[in-house]
Amino acid sequence: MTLEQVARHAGVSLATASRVINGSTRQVGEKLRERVTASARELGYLANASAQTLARNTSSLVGLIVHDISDPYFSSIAAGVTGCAEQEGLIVVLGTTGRAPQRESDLLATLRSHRARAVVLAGSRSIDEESTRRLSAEIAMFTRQGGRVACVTQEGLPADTIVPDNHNGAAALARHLIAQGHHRFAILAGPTDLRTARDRLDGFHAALSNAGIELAHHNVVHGAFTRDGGYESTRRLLAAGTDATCLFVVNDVMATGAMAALRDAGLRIPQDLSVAGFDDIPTLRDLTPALTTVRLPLEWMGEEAARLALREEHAASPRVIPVLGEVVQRESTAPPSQA
Amino acid sequence: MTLEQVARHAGVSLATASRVINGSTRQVGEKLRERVTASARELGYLANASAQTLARNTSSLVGLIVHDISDPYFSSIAAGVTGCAEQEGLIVVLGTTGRAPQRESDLLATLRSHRARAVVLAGSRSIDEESTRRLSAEIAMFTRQGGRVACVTQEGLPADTIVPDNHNGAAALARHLIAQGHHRFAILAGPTDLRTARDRLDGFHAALSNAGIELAHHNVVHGAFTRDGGYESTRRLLAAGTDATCLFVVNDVMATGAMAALRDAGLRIPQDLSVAGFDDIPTLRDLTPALTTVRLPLEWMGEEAARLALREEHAASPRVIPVLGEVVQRESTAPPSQA
DNA sequence: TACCTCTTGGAAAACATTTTCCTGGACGAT
DNA sequence: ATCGTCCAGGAAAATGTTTTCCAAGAGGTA
Repeated sequence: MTLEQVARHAGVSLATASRVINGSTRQVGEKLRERVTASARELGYLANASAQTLARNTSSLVGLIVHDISDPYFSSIAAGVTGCAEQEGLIVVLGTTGRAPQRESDLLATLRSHRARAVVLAGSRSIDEESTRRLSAEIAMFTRQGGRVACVTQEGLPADTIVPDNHNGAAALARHLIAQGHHRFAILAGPTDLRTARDRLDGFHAALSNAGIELAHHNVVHGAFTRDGGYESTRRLLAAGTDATCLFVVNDVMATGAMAALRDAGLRIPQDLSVAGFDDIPTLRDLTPALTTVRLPLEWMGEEAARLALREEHAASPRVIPVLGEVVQRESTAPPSQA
Repeated sequence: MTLEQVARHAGVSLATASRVINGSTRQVGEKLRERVTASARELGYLANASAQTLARNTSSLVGLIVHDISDPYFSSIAAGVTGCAEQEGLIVVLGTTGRAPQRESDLLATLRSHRARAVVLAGSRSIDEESTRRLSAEIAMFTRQGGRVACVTQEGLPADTIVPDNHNGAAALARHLIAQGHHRFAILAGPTDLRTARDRLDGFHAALSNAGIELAHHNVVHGAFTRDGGYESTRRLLAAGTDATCLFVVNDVMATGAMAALRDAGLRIPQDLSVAGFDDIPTLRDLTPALTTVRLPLEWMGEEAARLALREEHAASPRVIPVLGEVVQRESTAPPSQA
């Protein structure tokens, strides 16, 4: 089972066997090469990955860090990352943070201790200074050790990043909805300390201001970035009473919860209230009514992040790949009824 | 950065440093222990995981093999597995097969070469003899090498298994639907060579027979085990014409596609046709109408499989943990209209 | 033929740990 | 006091590769 046994069985040295099995820069003569491969097959040799990692000081592991793998947003990205990694013959290790900022740097340290070749950090980052600093430091150590890091959505870290244009996407959506005839809006704005949520809120808000539309304070509700957060935020919005004809929810997962809450409250979508989301997660197209949203190419973003970390040459300074969102009009938004 | 440097810095031997950092069976005196921990912290020491794996001949990796991580069925199970693994301080490596039976044994070999401590095989197994034999052999080598294997759904392999009672679950669903007044059924039966799909079909069929209900051959349609497979199967069913008042789809992901196809064809659910699925994936509750199904505790199944592979003592012979499915009545099924 | 270069093979160092085995001292019992 | 037992600490072997360095032979050129 060890390479030494293979070498002995083939009657060659350990060095030669090693060169044959993984093909180094050095050549090995035809005869010996065949003897070695034959012996390896015959003995059912399987290389010891940890020994290789130790000797080479780099492994075939690629890290993927997400908040919650059962969230369709992250599982779409994960599908992209695994697809790309497996093409390269690498294996992906999946870390989940449960949205604890601390976990992110801890996982990165673990991956460093495993000599992971690269890591993809997905998931929107908290605005918290302290955890960002820790994370940046950890990324620096990871790259110094030879690893590569790519982020999805986490602008501002010392690594290549895929950045959806949240601000302009939300603004475009706002303009679309205004063109549809809406001028009284409510917003489920997600957590206050999440960069992504804030950018989408700001973009939407800016477009409204541009069109001369004021947004009443009580029409902006903050809450968790999850389905249940969306449900609960909606209940609060309705309890406070709202005059809006259109509800913008800063991500689709929350919007799904919002729709459930509206349905439970007996409101019809879009007749009583239009609803729009952001992301275009795959499960969306099966909701009724189908949700108007801003499409992000999630799986592609995962792939691209992995490609960035694996294939591309290491750039001197962090690159930023912007991704545009495209407004997708579906049945959940319609011109406001002439009440 | 190496343990030797830490040892030198603390003025102790390598052995002592090792014993302090990871706590072996041996004791280390108070004074030395403190010197070592202080040095480690001061130097920012991080253990080299591959060296540890090599020396210990076991790693902190847990494998998880699924067909497609963006499928909610698998991502729910994955959430359970990662949850349990991370509790134990282990990290999970995610392998996706894309439903190629060959990939499954290849991934298992890779995990063996990494000295993974355990692996969870999720995903229904093909009926194919050859690939099952290969997989069994690979599992045997994995366990012989000290690793543990647990399966979800893959009965018949030499490993502990979580087995949903597909047969009786489907039968219970059939009885429920019959009690609701249906007696003309159609079935989207999934792939012919998938054990899970076949068991559910058989169970449903058996309950119908028991009730004296015949199932016309043209009312059973086979197709891919995916959303699009469900969509396409439904189109074929409708194209052929059906007199059924109730459609049973062997899994929820397919059922989601089926509902879309029915909607596109202008059929109302449940007025024109009742629809029922199987699994109870989380996205289901947001469909309209919400889908009647057989609930499986997916996340729990993942957790339990991981627990089986990590915590339990190794049993002499493979254990089988049966999981009962519970019929969940929602709005997608109703008594047939008196046409 | 002598010298130089190039190629192929092997011996051994290097990688960073864990663990076995040995040594010396402390302590308790006879 | 002597022996035996236990315990903390260290030296070194062991884990399975890769890779550097050396040697020997082949082939080409002066």
